[in-house]
Amino acid sequence: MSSQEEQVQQRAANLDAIIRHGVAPYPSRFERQHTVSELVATHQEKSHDALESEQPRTVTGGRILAIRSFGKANFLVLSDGRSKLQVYVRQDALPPLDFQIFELLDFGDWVGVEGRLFRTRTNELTIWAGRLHFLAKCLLPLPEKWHGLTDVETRYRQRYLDLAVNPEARRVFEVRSRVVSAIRELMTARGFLEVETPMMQPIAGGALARPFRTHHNALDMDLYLRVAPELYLKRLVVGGMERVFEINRNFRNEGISTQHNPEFTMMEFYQAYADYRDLMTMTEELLPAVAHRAIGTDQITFGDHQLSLAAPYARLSLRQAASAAASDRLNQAITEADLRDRDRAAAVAGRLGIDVRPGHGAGKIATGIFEALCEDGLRQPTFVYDFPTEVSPLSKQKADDPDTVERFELYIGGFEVANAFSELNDPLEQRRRFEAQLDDRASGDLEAHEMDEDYIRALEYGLPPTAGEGVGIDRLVMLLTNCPSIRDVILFPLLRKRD
RNA sequence: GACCUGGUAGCUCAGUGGUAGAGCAUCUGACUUUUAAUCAGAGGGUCGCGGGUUCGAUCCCCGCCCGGGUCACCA
Repeated sequence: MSSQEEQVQQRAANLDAIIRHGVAPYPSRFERQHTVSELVATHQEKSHDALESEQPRTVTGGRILAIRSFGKANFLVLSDGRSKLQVYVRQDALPPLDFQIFELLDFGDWVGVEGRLFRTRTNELTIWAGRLHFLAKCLLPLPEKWHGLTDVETRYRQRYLDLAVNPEARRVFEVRSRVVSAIRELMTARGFLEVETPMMQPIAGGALARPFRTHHNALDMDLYLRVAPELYLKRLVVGGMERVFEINRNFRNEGISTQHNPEFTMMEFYQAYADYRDLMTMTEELLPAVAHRAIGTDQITFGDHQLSLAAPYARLSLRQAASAAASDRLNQAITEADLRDRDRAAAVAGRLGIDVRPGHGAGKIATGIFEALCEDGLRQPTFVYDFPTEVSPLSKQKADDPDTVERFELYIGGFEVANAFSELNDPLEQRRRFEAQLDDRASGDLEAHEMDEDYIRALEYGLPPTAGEGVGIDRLVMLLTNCPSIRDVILFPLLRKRD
């Protein structure tokens, strides 16, 4: 018999013995007076003498994370998932049945405890147990108490084990929860209405990305999982909802990396009467406020870098940044004008070893140069603005420069955290942009945007001047929790099926 | 998709072309304020899967499966 089988059998035998004592193996409910975390918070600062005079009593419960046995005196470590508290179990303080049940407990079991709080000789806050209540069995051996669970594959596949034994895992997801609620509160306070738009869409629009496909049987209709909520949210602005936001999942059928999970969470919002400059200001206000609420500061450590999320953020024009970086790299003056000329831009890219495809215009090439040369270096928050029109089919052109749109992306820690622009609201121009995308699609670009006639019709009814932005929640949480991989901030990241 | 790297006991990890190791966990015994409790003893392995080389493979070679990283693509 393997060690695993032996331990499972032993635990099952203990459960049988508990049942033979007439104790319900899986009771329905247990009423706690306090959680372990509440007890720790309330009594952590109290001295031995203070506890002795106060004699605080409690009923609490949790999972047993350690058992230290001395025969007739024993210590349990009880966890409610956030905090740990020691329980002192001595034979002469418990009813005989409770002590018999205690002797059948295993590391990982769930128990309820009644007793009074005191401090041991080693000054540890402890519950002196007067009653023990069996709540649920742990039939499988848990990972070790000292090293915890470090195998990343097991941590992702069996997140419950990670959460049960690694306090740091719990902390990450608490920060994540606070980030989402902070954004809800801050957006709502600014007059934004939270809405939900379709995640199953007949046309996967709003971003340049490859979608997942699915099928509705009763309607016999092919559908896509959305790559972005953008086009639906702007339809709402057409309908007069001047400030809307949505926090939800997007799905993109593309590669997986430390910064990409096939499903990821975006907060996307639209504000009528605003342009992209207004959104830079708003972003500079929003992110530090979220950081303060989630982790108590806007100064963060990310890998080897100390980053400040406090305003103001650096601002960098995309073509200026790309031409400056190319000049540096090639040791020759490359101008912004060079990057606006298709042939000259292609020559520069070629010398930099950057892939240029036949369908790529000057705008795509300039963006490619920027991404290859500049992105990684943008550690402190930086707005990269004025994107080529060619790569921005839903953004409004600058009044004096039709090759450039009013758009920015916010980079922090070397990756993109937000993307925003003044929305293109001219239906004729939007139709031309879609048609250009169709040309790209015809020449093999699977990420090019499809024509969306209903969206154009909505614009024909009139979209007021509007700016919109998407903020990557997973990436923001990575920054705030110093996690190098997006999988560390997603409870159940997508992994291959395991036989 | 390409390249690099890993998979050994429930967990964390050593290790070797010749019967597979440690700590924790488990089991037995001692112990009524310990805390990685301690002490004495015991059990526990298809060394990811499948081929090949070899007298003999966990180790060398090939293929596959599942992770991690870098790149490509993207947010």
